[in-house]
Amino acid sequence: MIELKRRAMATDHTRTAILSAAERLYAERGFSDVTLRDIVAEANVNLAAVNYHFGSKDELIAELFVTRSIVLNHERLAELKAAEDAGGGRAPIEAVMRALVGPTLRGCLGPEKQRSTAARFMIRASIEAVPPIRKIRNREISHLRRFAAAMRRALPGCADVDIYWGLHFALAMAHQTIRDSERLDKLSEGLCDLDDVDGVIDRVVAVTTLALTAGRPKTSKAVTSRDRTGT
Amino acid sequence: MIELKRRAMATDHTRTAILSAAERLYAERGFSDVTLRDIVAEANVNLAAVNYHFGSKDELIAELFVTRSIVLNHERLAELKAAEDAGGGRAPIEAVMRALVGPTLRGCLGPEKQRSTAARFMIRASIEAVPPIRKIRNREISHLRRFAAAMRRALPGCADVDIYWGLHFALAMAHQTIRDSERLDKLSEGLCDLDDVDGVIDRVVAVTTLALTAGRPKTSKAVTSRDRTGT
DNA sequence: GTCTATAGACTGATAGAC
DNA sequence: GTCTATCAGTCTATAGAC
Repeated sequence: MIELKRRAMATDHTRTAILSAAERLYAERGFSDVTLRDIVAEANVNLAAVNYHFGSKDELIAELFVTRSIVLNHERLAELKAAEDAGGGRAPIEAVMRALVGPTLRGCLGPEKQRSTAARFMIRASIEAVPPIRKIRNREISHLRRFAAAMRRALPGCADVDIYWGLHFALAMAHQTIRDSERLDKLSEGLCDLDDVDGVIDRVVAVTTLALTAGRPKTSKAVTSRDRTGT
Repeated sequence: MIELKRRAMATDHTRTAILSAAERLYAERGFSDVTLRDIVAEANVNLAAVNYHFGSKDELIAELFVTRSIVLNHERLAELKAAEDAGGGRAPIEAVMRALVGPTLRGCLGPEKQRSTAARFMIRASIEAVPPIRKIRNREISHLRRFAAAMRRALPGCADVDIYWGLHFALAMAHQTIRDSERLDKLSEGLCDLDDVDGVIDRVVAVTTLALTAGRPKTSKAVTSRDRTGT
């Protein structure tokens, strides 16, 4: 299979043409609005070529998403490693969270005109959450565990359950900001500046850090502010 | 149109049969896996009846979603009003946020077997985010403004921009918890108890409140902890 | 008004010639 | 590896029965 792939790489215009045409169209118009016929027209290849090279429409989408996810995960881990190396194996919690949400937000926020096709595609993937993409997302647990471990190193006294909730909430804020940036912009009438990417990252990092460290000196117990006042 | 609807209500088995069959199937198997033919088979009606009563598949989905959204919004506002009445027109910020995220989380979390069809449908709507549903979501701005106003009353000194970000983040945490409950469960190996609905609500409310009130007495300036340390 | 039967245009997938 | 032709399945639209 490998030698087959290597041989194909040199001459296989078709495969790459399909990939780039598909990513461009999906990024622009979404998964549900783009048919295989649209893609092959854009790529100037035959309809049957898609099924020959990828097996199905879903597998084409999956390949696109996997490729972009790998790049994203590498960026995250590189930023995490840099932060931990700078701190002698332990990074401050702010830096860990920044490595988690920074690459995603930097890629997908900011002035619309400046966004790459890849970024637009990932935004679509986040919004539409088509079945093949959901399946892949569910396999990223091991990647997230690396961040949970780094968070544990940054906050030695923090209970595991709070680590996981913090990680979950950080991703929630980052993703929802990408997904619903338009709504937030309308709701706040432009007051929330979504083009100020660093500002947004700072906010997400600040809220998460606050939630993880509130009410304790620096390495005490976990957040226990679940006073359960209401119903 | 109203009198038309009233007269139809008495005898219109078909319409309601379609609605309930559609909601059940969508809740179980998702939007992309359920065809109109599946729905009319389940409802024991003719295929064309869907187009007669709803115009299109998208409008059927829209009607289902609008109906459930109205119920949800009523619950939220009722809870908000109760809290503000109890406090003489101003509710504490915790109660406001609880009214915002509580109804959604109570409906969509908890032991799987106990979830209503309506709740499962709303979870699907949150996960798949099909076009007709996205359109409706974008129209809920005015509803959210009521909560922004209540938050402003609860935190008179808080800057508007922080109010909006807090509202946005609260919804982000609530929705992502519903959407990705499975992943969080796997990641934490069951440590994060997603069946403890009140516990989850408390967490979301606590984090949001913390973010909105951190580092100031009670009615001082806004959160200004955007120190922007990193890149 | 309500519903049925039917036809149309479109989709993703595939067999088989080249 | 590529292409044509065709498949079964989808949503939509409409003529006409009740």
